[in-house]
Amino acid sequence: MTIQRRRERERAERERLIVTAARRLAEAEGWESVTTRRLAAEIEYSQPVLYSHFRGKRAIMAAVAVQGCAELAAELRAARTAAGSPRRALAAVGEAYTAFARRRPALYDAIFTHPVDLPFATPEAPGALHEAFGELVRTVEPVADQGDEPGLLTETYWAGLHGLVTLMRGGRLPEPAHERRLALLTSHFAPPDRD
Amino acid sequence: MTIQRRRERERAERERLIVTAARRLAEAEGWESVTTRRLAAEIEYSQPVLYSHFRGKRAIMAAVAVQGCAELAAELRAARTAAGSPRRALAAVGEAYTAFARRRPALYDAIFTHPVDLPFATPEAPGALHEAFGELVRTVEPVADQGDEPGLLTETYWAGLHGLVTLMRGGRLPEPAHERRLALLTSHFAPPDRD
DNA sequence: GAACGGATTCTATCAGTGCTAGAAAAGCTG
DNA sequence: CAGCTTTTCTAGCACTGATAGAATCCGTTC
Repeated sequence: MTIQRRRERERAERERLIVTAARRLAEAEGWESVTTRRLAAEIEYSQPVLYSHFRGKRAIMAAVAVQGCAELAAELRAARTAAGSPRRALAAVGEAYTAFARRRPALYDAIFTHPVDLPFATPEAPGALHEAFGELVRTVEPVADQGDEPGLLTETYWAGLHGLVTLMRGGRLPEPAHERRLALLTSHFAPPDRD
Repeated sequence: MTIQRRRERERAERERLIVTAARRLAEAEGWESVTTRRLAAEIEYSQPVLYSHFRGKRAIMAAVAVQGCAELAAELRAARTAAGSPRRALAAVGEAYTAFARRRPALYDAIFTHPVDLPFATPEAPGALHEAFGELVRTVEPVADQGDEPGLLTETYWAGLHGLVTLMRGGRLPEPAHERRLALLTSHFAPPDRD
């Protein structure tokens, strides 16, 4: 029995190793450099070992995505709770969101752009996803107009953030004006405080 | 001399053939099915011929993107000019944009999401790109507040549309509520007409 | 009409990808 | 120590984008 336990522990340990290595490689050189061979070399096992842990490369990316999403949620929460007013919270969360995307592009892509087999807008979605979206909802809800559904409004604001980030990263929007575009987006979802 | 001409004409003809085939294949089966071999078979030439026309696969995608962008521009223009008021024009263009993205996902991806070597926010960008963005500017400008820079505001609204479309296509947003999210986005950039 | 020469297009191949079958090794049990 | 199960590895598949060098075509000249 205790031997079984040890093996399970070692397996779990190695699985974490895989996810960590994948993430590090992706953040350092981009997902196109995360090949199964590279990854196997990195963890000092042979290639097929990966497939005894994950169904395929996408599943590994999904695991990294969930990990990253938890961090994103934490950063959003920190930004939201530190802000002094609903309107400022919206601005702060927008900043935090886009800053995360720019600081950790590979992580962001795994979560939000790469085709990855994760359930999203369903109850079966991983907790980290619910948490991150929940943070957005808690931020948007206070600035919602009467009659607006908070969930839908959140999705719409989120889409704005996501669009800004991805268009910028794809070279479709120039980086320098990012802050001003973000401010425009925020001010159209919550008029500025007057003080 | 006239022989030279004919050969150039044939070359140009074949280049169009390549772009057309790439586009058809992408629209029918997605870009992951557009391999150089498939494409070569489709045009009934050998693989290396592609490289005598384009530097690589990305360049082919870029050519398709430019073609698609011209169509998008035309559809946006039609939507804008048919609308009765600035506010309605914004809604109509938003509809047209997202409808295009959903109807021609492969085309949309080539233009706006795939990493493709096209200059974007610079004067050297292809005319079709300027045209499409120009349509957006002409739509957003009339609903801009005093003091807002139309270009930046357009980019921000555009980001909203792009975010809605890409999150939906990636399975991150449920499709059914699309119209309502789009309406929310539009109404936050231009308050509804009262009539 | 036939041989030449230059451009064009092909075959064959490279290095790399995700993934897997079956051989080899390792480790627990009697 | 022998036998068996589980784990891990080697080797390979079918594919990718891209390219070098041989073969072919085609207009020109003798």
